Amino acid sequence: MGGVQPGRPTEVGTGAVVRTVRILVDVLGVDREFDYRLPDSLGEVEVGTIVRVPLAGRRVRGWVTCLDSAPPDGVVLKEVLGVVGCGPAPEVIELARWAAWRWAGRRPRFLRTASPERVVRTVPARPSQPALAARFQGSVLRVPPAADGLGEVLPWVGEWMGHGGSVLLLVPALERVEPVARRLREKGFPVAITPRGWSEAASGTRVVIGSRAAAWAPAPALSGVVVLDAHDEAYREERAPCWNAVVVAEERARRGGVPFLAVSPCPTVELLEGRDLHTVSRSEERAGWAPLLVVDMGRSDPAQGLYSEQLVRLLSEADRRPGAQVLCVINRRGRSGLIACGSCRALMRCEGCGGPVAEVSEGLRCRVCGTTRPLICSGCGSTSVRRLRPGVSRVAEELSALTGARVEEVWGDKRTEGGPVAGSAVVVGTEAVLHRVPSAGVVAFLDFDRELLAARFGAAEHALSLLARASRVVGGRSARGRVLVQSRMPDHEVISAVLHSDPSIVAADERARRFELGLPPFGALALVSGEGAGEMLGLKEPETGAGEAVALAGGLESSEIAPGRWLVRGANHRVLCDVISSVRGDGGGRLRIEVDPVDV
DNA sequence: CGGACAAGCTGA
DNA sequence: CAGCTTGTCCGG
Repeated sequence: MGGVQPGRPTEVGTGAVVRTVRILVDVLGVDREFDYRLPDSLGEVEVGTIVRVPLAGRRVRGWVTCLDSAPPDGVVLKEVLGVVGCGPAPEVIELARWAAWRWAGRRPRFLRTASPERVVRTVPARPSQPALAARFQGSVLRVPPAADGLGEVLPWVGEWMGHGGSVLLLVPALERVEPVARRLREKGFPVAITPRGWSEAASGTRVVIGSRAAAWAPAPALSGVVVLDAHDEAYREERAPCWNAVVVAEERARRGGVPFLAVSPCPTVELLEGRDLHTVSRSEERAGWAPLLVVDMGRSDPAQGLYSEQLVRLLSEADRRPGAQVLCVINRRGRSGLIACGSCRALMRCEGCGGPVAEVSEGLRCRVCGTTRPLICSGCGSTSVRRLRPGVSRVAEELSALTGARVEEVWGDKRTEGGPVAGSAVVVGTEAVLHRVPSAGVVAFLDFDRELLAARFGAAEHALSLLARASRVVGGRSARGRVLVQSRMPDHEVISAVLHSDPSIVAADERARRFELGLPPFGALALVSGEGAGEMLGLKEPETGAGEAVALAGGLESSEIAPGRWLVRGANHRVLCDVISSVRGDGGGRLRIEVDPVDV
């Protein structure tokens, strides 16, 4: 029929106004908007309101992105079926559009994160725009590692809250939301905790606290953004699209024209570049770093393996002195994920070829020939399993034998509710142990070279962050805590940075290295893989030698780092993401794009 | 994403 | 050519 004029509501014969709204449907992998008629009976909607609409015979949710939209001619509009509830504010809808460009993702993924978990019917009166004289300014505050820096940012938060708007405050882990909220309440700040307190956050004039997803939380009349421990990798979403909450939070501040503050004891080059650096006094900073005991493993008896004299002495002391718990950090090494029978302890193997098996949803899958079988021990018929962690388990056994101490194991997915870990003199685990155990007398890194030499982007910065974390766990110099590091590289910049309580040593080296190679923040990277990746990038197989950089359109260059895996580099995200978003459409389906990849 | 439909493969 | 799999397109 096409009776609707572009751009504004249209009078129909009876004089009734036909309202047309544009809806971004909540179907992952679609990222398309459709126009619908909005029946008068449904009342008012806003940009961001969550509605239910028919789409291809289904009833799906969607977000209103445009009021009084102009549908193309010749399409018969369906009606919005109902209003579900409140959704993200218009500026967050726009932010999702930007994020979809920035990380080559789709808007529904981001808008789900930005929407309330449970239906929110109404939100108490939103405040008007605060009278503020703020403007965007990206800053970094380097704090001593022994505390989380909240104390240092309170003056900032206090000033911003004085403008009467909202302040966004991000912490890296969900467990830290409550304690931070409590401390802010004690200081008299009104707070809202996300994701639970979505509607409180939406009602404004609060400090809105949350972890990664809170970068998308409602914050009406935003007047400032803070990210605590901004170096923490937990801010990066691991599943595609791999967005980063620090980057989203800053973009939000930029769009809102308000200040952004990243707080960290060990700011990364990417945080530091182009931002003001604020520091505390040298003596305060020094007090926060734990004294480092460096054991040069290159000069110790090779027969001792991972266990130096100094370490064994520390552990034996700990076992005799209650309260001086030692955390031993060892990264998982060797092949991970071997499975043994929980009853007879025999290694579970493939019945066909005898190869090791991995646990999958259907049971056990052979790592060699790929055949799958039910999860039953072929020796004793038991269905219980024991997952072997070669690193942690063996080290725990050996340490226990060496020192006679009771040794507890901790790893990422093992639940440790207070009890056993708190009671053990020695706890062994992967780096997750540093997040599980709130405080200890000593932290020992058994094989720190594994961190220093890790084949990953920013290995040195990550290694430094582990020492910062360890310093916090032992309470820094002032709490007489100690951190022991076993390494064959005792002169490494990361170790000297901690010995001098000066994290800028690592940042300066890292910055020079990145600058030299044109790596972020002096360039932007994306990893493109999957079928048709080379095709998408306009690369013909013969002309590209493996590992050789090839010039692409838009000033990009790419190299095939593995069969079917292309690393694409651009001068900055603007050029990189522009090219990616323009070629993505015609490149066909099955390809994976990871902007800002961590593993080379 | 998930349904509709079209284009290919197989078997009798 | 039915019956099935695989691929491509499209939704208001």
